[in-house]
Amino acid sequence: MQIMKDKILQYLSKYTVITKELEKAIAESTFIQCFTKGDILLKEGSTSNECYFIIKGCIRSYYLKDGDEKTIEFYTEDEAVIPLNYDTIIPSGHYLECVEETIVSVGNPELESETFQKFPELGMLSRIIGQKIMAQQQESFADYKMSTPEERYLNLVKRRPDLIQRVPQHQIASYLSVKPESLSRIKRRLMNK
Amino acid sequence: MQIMKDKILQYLSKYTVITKELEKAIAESTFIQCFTKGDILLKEGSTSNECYFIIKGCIRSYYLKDGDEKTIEFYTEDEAVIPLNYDTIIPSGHYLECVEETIVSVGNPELESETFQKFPELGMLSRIIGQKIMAQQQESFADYKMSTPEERYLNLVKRRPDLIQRVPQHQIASYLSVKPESLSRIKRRLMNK
DNA sequence: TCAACGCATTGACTTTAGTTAAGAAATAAA
DNA sequence: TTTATTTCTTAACTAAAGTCAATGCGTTGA
Repeated sequence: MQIMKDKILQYLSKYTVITKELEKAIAESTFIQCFTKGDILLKEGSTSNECYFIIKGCIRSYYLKDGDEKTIEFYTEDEAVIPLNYDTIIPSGHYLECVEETIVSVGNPELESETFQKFPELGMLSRIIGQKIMAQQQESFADYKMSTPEERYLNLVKRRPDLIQRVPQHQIASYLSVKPESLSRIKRRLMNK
Repeated sequence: MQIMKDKILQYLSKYTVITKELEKAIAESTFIQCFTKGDILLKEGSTSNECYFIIKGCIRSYYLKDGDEKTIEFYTEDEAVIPLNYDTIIPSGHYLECVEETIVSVGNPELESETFQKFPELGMLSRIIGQKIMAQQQESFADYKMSTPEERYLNLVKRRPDLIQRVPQHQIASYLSVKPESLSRIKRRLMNK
């Protein structure tokens, strides 16, 4: 179990120096939880008071529109999943679902705010990480807008080849905003080249 | 000129209580600047050390791809424009251009950091505003992914009718990620309904 | 073992956006 | 005002995604 905590510390150490006290505080303000394939971590319409750091596995966020699922993002190992409405009273617009067996470290605002009180440097840290996530998001939005479905697929294969293996095709399709039939055709088209 | 500063304070007062001292500090750490239509505030490849609050006018951010412009966002009155690479040494990936005559309040990190020193509550404030911007961004991404170009156009007409009036059609088209010809057809299609 | 279900693929057809080119309308410049 | 230039619209054609329907292929479960 200690290995799991280490991954979080490793993640944070990319941004700041982790003291022994801070390490202890983080260990105390999070806990490990396991989910199985298909488990829903967050429902549309409900509030969320948890955020997750993925130790192992894959989490998918999606909306429902006209009865079918529109995948927003896939999160995998060593990524933080922070619901948009985290630490607010706003009901969630999206779902969080485990694509496979998933082990996460769970954080919540009550425990966090204590830690934040004791370690003001974490405030700066969360701002920096937030900025970085925001920049990545904006970039991937720009990438998305500038690409055709075919280019988006090629891009995904290149940047996250693991997803192609571990995620059902129709979820990949909804992530690329095409119908499963179209994704099949895109793949066939690329084979004949 | 005092009226302009007031708009910033009004914006900030949505998030925190503005004391007299804070008001004074903000007034001292920003200045007003005017631009005319077509002026470039930030070039691709250059670093940015300014952020803007729009008093009046409209600013467009865009990338260049294959020679033509891809509009990322339009910013108008009472909105903050914070370049992605603000306060970093990272060269900008996008341009900022004035769509029309625009009056902004300019902030920069040197002046700001002094203010931040004196008023630690501004740190929290910037985190909250950052989170809000992030949430909006993620939501508009989701909206975008879930919609057809036609739906995106209708959505824009509904949510930001002013843009349709003040921004050239081909820039609107690039914002919706369609060619100008397609936007023309979409409009015609909608007329005949 | 075999039936049922979900998932991926394929085909025929429809719809819509991209492309190219031409012309109309609006704006800016001489 | 008149000329240029940019912007918008229209048309004909091509390419690609959506839709509907059928088939095949694994996995699950009775």
